[in-house]
Parts: sequence; C-alpha cells; structure tokens
Amino acid sequence: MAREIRTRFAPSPTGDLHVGNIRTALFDWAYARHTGGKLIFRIEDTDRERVTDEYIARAIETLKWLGLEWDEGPEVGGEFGPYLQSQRLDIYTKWAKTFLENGDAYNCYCSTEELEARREAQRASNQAPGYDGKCRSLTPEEVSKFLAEGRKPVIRMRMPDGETRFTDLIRGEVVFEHKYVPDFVLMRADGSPLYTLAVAVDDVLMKVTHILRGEDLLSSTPRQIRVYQAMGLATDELPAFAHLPFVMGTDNTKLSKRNGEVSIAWYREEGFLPEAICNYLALLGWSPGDDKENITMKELVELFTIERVNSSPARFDMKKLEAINGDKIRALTIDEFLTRALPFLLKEQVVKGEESEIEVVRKALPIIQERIARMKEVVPMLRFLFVNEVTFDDESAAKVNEADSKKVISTAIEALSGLSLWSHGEIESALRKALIEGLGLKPRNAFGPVRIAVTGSHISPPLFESMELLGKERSMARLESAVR
RNA sequence: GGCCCCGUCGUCUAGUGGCCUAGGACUCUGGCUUCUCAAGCCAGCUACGAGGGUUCGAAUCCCUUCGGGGCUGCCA
Repeated sequence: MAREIRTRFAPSPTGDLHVGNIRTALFDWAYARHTGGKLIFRIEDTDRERVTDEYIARAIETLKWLGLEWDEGPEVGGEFGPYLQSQRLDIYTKWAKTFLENGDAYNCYCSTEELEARREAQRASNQAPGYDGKCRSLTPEEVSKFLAEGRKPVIRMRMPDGETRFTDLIRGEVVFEHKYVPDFVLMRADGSPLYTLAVAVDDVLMKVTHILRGEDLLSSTPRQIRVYQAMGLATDELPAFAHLPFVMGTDNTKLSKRNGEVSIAWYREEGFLPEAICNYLALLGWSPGDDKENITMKELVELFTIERVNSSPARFDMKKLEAINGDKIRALTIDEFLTRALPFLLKEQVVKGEESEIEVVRKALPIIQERIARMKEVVPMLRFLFVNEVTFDDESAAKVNEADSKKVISTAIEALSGLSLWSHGEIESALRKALIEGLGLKPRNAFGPVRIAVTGSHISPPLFESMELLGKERSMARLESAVR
C-alpha cells in the first residue's frame, strides 16, 4: 500500500495572509483532499519579533472562512504536534546538537560585522558572496581564544562538496552545485532556530510527503535536503517538492503585503465570496483542463493534480475575480444570499435586524442578484428601502428638478393615486398608460424621473418592483416631495 | 556579478510533432434585448519574445539570444 500523502501549509504570519499565501494553501488543501491524504497546518513563528499571536489568530480565522480545513494543526491537534514552531524549540536544539556531534554542523564564531566585511570583499573581487568556511575546522586553541574574547557561536551546517539533484514535480529535474550553496546557519547564538533548520526538521517529523510551496523557496531546497540527509533520511525517503509559480501584481511586480489589495481580509470586507476567491485563485497557475472555469470546491478537489499546475508566474486580475464572484452570487439560493448579505447591511446600519426588515430584504434580493459583483453592493442597492427620505447626488438632483421631470412625476402621481392593488404589474401598466401613451414619452424618459424620485438615483433595481417593495404610501410620498 | 526558475491574445489559460488558417475565459469594442444599471445573447479586436537548427511537418524537440523573476541573510 502506498504511503498516505501528507501536505502542509506553513506560513510565517508576519501580517495578514495574502493572495499568494492563500493560493499556496488552496493547492496544498486541494492536493491533500484529491489524494485522500492529510493537510497539516503549521505556524512558522521562529522569528517571534515579526510573528504575533494576533496574526496567527487571523491566519487561522481566514483559512476557516475560506473552507480550507486542515487535519492536523492549531485547534485540531494531531499526533505530531505541537504545530507552532515556537513550541518546538527543544526539538530543534536536540537536532542541532546531533548535527554538531556527527560533524555535519560546526560552531561558527564569526561576527556579523566580520561576515559582512568578507562578503563585501568577495563582491569586490567578483566572487560569489557566501560563507567562506572560515570556522569549518578550528583548532581547540582557536576555539579557546574566541571563547576568551566572549564570542558566542552560531551553529552552521556544513555543505559537502558535490551537488544536490532533485525532481521538482512542476519543474522537472533541478541541480544545484554545492559551490554555489554556502554553509548556512541553523541556530543563532542564543539557541533560537532558523527557518532552514525548523522547516526541514518539522517536515521530517510530521511525515510530510509533498511540499507544495512558493517558487521563492526553490533555491533553498538544497539546504533543506542537506538537513534531511543529516537527519538520516535516505534518498527515497525524501519528500517530493513542487514549487508553485508566483502570483504577481497587475504591474508585474511580486504581490506583497505592502500593497493593500493583497490582504484576504480586504476581499472579505468587499464582499468576495470564499468560493469565488478559491475558484479564481485556483485558476492562477492551474487549470481544469477543459473549457470549464467556473467550478465548485468539490470539482476542484476532484480535478486537482500537480501535473496540471503551470510553471510560469500569473498576474492577479481583479476584473476576472469580480466576474467569477458575480457568477457565484447569481448561483446562490435566496436563503444563502440573504445569509451572506445580511452582515453587510447590518454593518452599514441599513437595517437593524428586525424581522420585518429582513422580510423586505428577502423579497428585494431576487431583483438585485444579477446586478452586483461584490456583496458589499447590496448596501447602496437596498438602502433606499430603509431610509425616510432619499438623498440625491448632484446629477440626479439636477435631473429630477427639470421642468419636464416634474411634469412626468406629477402625471405619475395622478396615475398611481387611484391604484387599489399595489403590485409591480399594476404599477407598470398604470405608468405606461399615463406616461408612454398619455404623454407620448419614450420609456427611458418616462421612467427615469420616477426612478430618481423613488430610489434617489438613476441607477437602481427595476423600478416597478422597487415601488412595490417600498409600498404605496412611501412611494407616493417620495413622488410628492420631488415635485414640491 | 553568480546560481536557479520562467516566456502562447491586454490578463488567466488550452495546447506534450500533424486535429492549430492556435481553442476557452476575463477585459475591451460593436450589436441585439431593454424602465436605468446589470444580466443574457451575437459578433469583433488581439498571441506562440527573437534567431538558428532537427523533421515531410514545430507553439510543441535542441541550441543561441533577448526579456522577466527569484535566490545570493544569524528573514521566511
């Protein structure tokens, strides 16, 4: 029986999770689900000056919101925990010591200043900058001298001569000659581990079989493999690597958290649905293969394979995300739509949450469902139903105040005042009769002024349905006030 | 500079030697529909970075070149 596939998503939450992080998490998740394997969620917080508990909590929350459930990790536990690296420090220390004892690593007494100076010299003489191996084989006398100077050593991994060769699942065979991979630091003088140590140790201990991660980590792979080897893993026990292409900004620069639009929290506030974000992100670097792009999470799981992941970087396109989001919104049942729309209406205080209000919203949703691309848009779309008086923007105000408009609205008032049944059908036929037949107006010119008077804007949901929802009394009041 | 990765419409992509006078989606443009805005439908614009090979035949294989990106940290 083949061993169970285990992937991991291991962010370092130095800020809110962003688009690139989530795309990686999505692929990790989809691959684990597709293969019936496990997804491990691990927090890489070895740099506690930059990673805060607040960011960790937000990362957990974001993943849950997107529906990317993990099998092992924070909150759910698992047999290979803990899943916060800051709680695993003794493990890293133990391995670093082992490496030291076995001669795979050595104490390095060079100071940051000395290293920097030597790197400068290397650059100046056109050599590849990197650790020069100065402390690789210190004599006991040299060590005593350094210690006497009060120096505290870091632990540095020894890269042997030769090369590292591995098959990236996305890019094929990749070779790094070790002369371009200098000895690297595993542990600081204060005993805190570095990423290179912690990531490799954890992937081994957590029995990760497939490492899907950003392509920026591609050139650190030889170092990671070196740690595996020092831990005693045989070549056929190494995890498989798949380096995902970047998600770039529209301007072709790498997306970064410096840019406000990358934070997933922002997309949530704007009203992008989690399934739309996942669907769109899945298309960045992967494709279902046929011409169907609008897929469900279930379909993504069924179709996702690493073979179909691209190797070239993708640009993030807000327009396409919006289009997919609109499609997802239109696919919602009214109950689902209501559940998702309500938080936006409550937050902007369009409604207070009373039963009667929610009933109005429920009735109004069908007529705006195909008119919005972001959930947030329900707010401007429905606000007119819940205010006492509409307010006009400059353009609408000018339009409604024209003499022709006042005449149209007056005529509409006469036509509507006698209506006993206030339904959109009745309203429509009464207005058509009075304005189009009666005044000989084109529909556009006839209904425009009425629309502005009733909804406050020349852009609104369908007029007759809107008036029905508003009710006769309030509709008439708005018309009256517009001609006053 | 060195090492590594990448290169099909504006964007995301399909394409693994003939089905490609390169398909789909988003955007954009025009039209239809129409009470506004949308949605929907139809049509259109636009691409294999360049140059050499290999082959009867190349977007697909090879080489060179150009361009973009990453790494080159006691960040991850």
